[in-house]
Amino acid sequence: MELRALRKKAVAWFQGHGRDLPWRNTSDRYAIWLSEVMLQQTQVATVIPYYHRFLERFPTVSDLASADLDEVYQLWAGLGYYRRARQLHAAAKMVAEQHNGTFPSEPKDVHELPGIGRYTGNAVLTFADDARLPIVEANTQRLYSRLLRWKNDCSTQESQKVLWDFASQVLPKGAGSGQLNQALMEIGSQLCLPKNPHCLLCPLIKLCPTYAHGEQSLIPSPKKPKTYTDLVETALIIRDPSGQLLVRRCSASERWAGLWDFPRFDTTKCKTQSTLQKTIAEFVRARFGCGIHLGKQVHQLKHAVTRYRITLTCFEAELDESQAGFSAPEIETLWVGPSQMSGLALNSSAKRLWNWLQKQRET
DNA sequence: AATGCGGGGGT
DNA sequence: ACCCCAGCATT
Repeated sequence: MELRALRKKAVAWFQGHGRDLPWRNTSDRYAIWLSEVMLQQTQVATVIPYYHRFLERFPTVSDLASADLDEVYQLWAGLGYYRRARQLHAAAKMVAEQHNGTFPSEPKDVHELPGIGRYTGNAVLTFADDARLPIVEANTQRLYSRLLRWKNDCSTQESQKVLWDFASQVLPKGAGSGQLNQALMEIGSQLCLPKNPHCLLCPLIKLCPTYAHGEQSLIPSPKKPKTYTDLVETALIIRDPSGQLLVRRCSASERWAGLWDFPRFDTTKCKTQSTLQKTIAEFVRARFGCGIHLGKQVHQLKHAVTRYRITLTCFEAELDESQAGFSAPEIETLWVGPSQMSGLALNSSAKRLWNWLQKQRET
């Protein structure tokens, strides 16, 4: 492979066609770190507004380190993979304590921070400091596998070694690794698409054996299709006499750890209406230590969480104060009025449900 | 090597 | 109704 030509063509194309993204206008390692974490498994268009809001509230690592995790969650709510927010916050505290509030510049130090793996750590340092470090993520993995005409499953150890080795070899000896890495990612994301790649626009077309053999649909090798599980879940809008709603914080061992949700549980196995009602009553008693009068179903929405497709059925209910005296809830709960709800970090489906309720209230 | 972890954009 | 995405940590 003619790496010198590859570098030159990639960078020339990038200078003419690269997108102007917010995190490309800074060399602040903290800002770039934030963008990289937000961009993990999340598309650029989704990230941009979150990135601006977050940096406005927490302009420096120290601002983030001294914040409450709840506020970090609030700014993250809707982005998904909330572990990222937790680890970002924990890492910011480490940076504040161990590195004097400056995001480290040594790869060894960077990779000790939680939530920072091989890609993210190298990306921050190569983009911010032009460090001569390789990167492989979704876009470059696709591009490199095609440039190498690598037909095996990219997830195996052998494949990963091949791809990371290429990512190292492609770097220039002198300066310019950061820009080259950006350029190759951009080509991967804008031209070297999974399906119907824009080969005729690609500056690397003459270097690409996959194009020469017409094997774009074979490389990278298709991943095995995911299997989804359908679930039916029930959410409860429980009101007390003053009109406040019951919400609960998701525990560390479940989805949306640390975020708030309406009382919710799996009712996939409830085949009849009476089974459902009994299950709901038992659930509320066991988990929230109170009794309710179950009202009618008011809404239903569908959403997806990792490998689950969820139909969420929502019932209204009133707190039954005559059924007092049950044991205290085992999880953190809160009765909140409508004005307080916006200050809670709700997961996306809970937020959708709450928005729907608000809209109903208006009309 | 496989799995859990969210949510939304694009087609 | 799919497929995919600037991954990481755990098992």
